[in-house]
Amino acid sequence: MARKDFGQYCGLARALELVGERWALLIIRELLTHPSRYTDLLEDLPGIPTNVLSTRLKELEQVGIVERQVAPAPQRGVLYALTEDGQSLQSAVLTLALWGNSRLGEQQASEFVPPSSVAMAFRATFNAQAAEGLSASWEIHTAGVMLYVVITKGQLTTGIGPASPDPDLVITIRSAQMPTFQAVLKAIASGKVETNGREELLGALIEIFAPAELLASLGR
Amino acid sequence: MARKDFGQYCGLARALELVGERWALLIIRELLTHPSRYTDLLEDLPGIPTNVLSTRLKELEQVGIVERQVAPAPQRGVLYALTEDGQSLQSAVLTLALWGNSRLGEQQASEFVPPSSVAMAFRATFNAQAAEGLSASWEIHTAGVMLYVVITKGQLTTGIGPASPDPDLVITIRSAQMPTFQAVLKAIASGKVETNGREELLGALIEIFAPAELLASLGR
DNA sequence: CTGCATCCACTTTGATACTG
DNA sequence: CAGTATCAAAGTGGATGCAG
Repeated sequence: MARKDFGQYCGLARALELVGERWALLIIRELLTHPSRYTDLLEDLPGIPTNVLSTRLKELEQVGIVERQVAPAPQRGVLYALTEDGQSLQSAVLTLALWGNSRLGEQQASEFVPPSSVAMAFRATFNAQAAEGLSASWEIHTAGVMLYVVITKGQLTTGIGPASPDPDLVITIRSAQMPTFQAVLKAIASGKVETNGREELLGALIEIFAPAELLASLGR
Repeated sequence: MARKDFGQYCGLARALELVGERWALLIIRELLTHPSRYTDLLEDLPGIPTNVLSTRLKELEQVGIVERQVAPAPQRGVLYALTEDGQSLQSAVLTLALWGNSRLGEQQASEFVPPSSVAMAFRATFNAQAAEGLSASWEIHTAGVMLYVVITKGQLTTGIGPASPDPDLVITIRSAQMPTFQAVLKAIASGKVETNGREELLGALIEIFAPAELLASLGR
């Protein structure tokens, strides 16, 4: 373990010692959007070796970032989730992702869009002012995954999975591949979606989440 | 290089591919506070192997984060500096450092405080409101290093090195080891410093940079 | 002196196979 | 489902050498 240490009394160095290893922050991104079991993480992070996942989870658990939970009745098995300390990494993850977004370039054929990155984008672009006082919930179905966006009195929660309780509006986007966040908003803005529920809530998503550039590119 | 790729079209993954390798963000932290030559970096990042530094600098240069410059007349040699893209990593570095600060714990005897982390702390805690319209400059001398803090019409620039032009106030803190940012502010607040210049600017530093908790711990 | 390149021991990672 | 075991390949750390 001494090899990992930088020997610096510095927040950045300490952060890198704790979550700077390969795959660590991607695991944390997954857990920020949904508690996962071991095999979920293997699926969501294709390419991660099983032993590395196993090692990272142990390390992250040891330093109090990740928690093992025994899953409740219906599922059973082990669930990994973030502790409060782990959750507090969210702003750092969002800031790094924001920088990385500007250097994404064109999507390669070999690259897939992680659903959790779309959920994170909802958090990053949330316009709290536009949502002030609002309570509403959406469920977005696309490429075989489900994403929930719930706003309760202006507070956002979003992640992978079904909305609970029942969402006010279900939005279905037909797509074989997972679309990017931008593509999702574009589909919504251009009406290329199927809806089920309170359709008047469709436009609200755009108002609340579309960044200025995107609005411009949509001609609004 | 294919090994480094995560195969994800995601800002976080891309960021980690570009600056996620060992030592990379620490190099960037150094360059955020002062352009450096190769040997400066070796000194400022004790423990980094020469070949790793060399490799990182090449990689970071190749992806447009770092620039090689031929140093001007007096010094000669090669200077490494951040490009604009590199500078834009600052918010990510600050956010990560902020999280890491909360997990620093007690300083170990084997740990040193990197001067650049103190400069970064000045940026992180800068209270723009308190500095609105102000123009003033400080130079802090301690443990053999010099730190400048310059505010021009409310805009902060800070880093390692002398202030130019001449600072309004020079503050000397006697200390063998580099003190932490908190220790610097504490020394200033408690008057355990020597000054040279416009002494009335001493208190302003506290008003502008002390975070609320620190003010509380100082009994203000 | 600066700015690396080279060499070697060691560690981490990736890929695959296998087990309770 | 939730990991271990194994092994090759790549990366890292430490020391040294060397040209400009």
